Amino acid sequence: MTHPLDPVFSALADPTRRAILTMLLEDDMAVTDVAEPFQMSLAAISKHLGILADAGLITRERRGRVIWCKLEPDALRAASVWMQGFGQFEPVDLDAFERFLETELSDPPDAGPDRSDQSSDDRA
Amino acid sequence: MTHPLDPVFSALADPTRRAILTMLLEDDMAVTDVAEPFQMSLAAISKHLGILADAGLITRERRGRVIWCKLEPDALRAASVWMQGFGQFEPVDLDAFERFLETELSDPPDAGPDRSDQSSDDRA
DNA sequence: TTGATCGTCAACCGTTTGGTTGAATATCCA
DNA sequence: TGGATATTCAACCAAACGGTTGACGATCAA
Repeated sequence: MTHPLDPVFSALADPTRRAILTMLLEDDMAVTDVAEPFQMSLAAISKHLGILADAGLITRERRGRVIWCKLEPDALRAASVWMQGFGQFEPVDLDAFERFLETELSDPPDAGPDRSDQSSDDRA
Repeated sequence: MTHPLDPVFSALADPTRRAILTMLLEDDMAVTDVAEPFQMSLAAISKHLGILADAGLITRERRGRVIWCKLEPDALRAASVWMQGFGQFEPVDLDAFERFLETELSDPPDAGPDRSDQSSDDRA
């Protein structure tokens, strides 16, 4: 892992971690709340968050008992810039954008948050 | 590896593979020529090329004894667009984003990249 | 202080990854 | 035909990955 881009792409390669980033896009979240929609242990989510943090994609800040996770888009932008180097494609392409949405919804049953209803959830 | 973006980011996570993509950005290359600058076996490079091909990032075409590797930027674009979603922080409204998602899903999109314009070869 | 909650750590486990080597296949050339 | 070149295949290996469980340190609330 010599190149600084390695841990970023490596972190993005996991659908759980991408789902977490998507959730954090909406708002900062506590670790427990991040873990809630997933069918895996809190420890597993904690590891995923560690990987995301090591890649610089998120930061974590303790406030009392709770650790808040915050998206850090700068690392993402660095990777994005690398890919733009290959781009004969423009940054904001609506067609590609809808393809993105389409693929996001085709998430497998237990690999991502079920965004249809998230009751019993109160943050902040 | 259920999500179509998984193999793409996974392929990009390796510096050798990113280097190969960069080389192919310049021109199509034979497998042996791809392998030449690396300090690993030809078989290892062949595996890397297989991974890149499975991710849709390159295609390979046999011409005589030689297999030519060609960059396919469309898969890269899909990943790039996913990341662009995070770059758009300010103007992006998550609710509108999800509404957009719903409407786009009810409208079957024409199924993605199919650019098979193979010009006749020249180099031998 | 006691007890519940939040999150990580440590050890473990099966699978995947990234490399090796040697044999196999396919094609060109003489 | 036979030999050289181009590439993959198969078996193997150590290391990393993604998950589990149980114990642990912190913090809040009573």
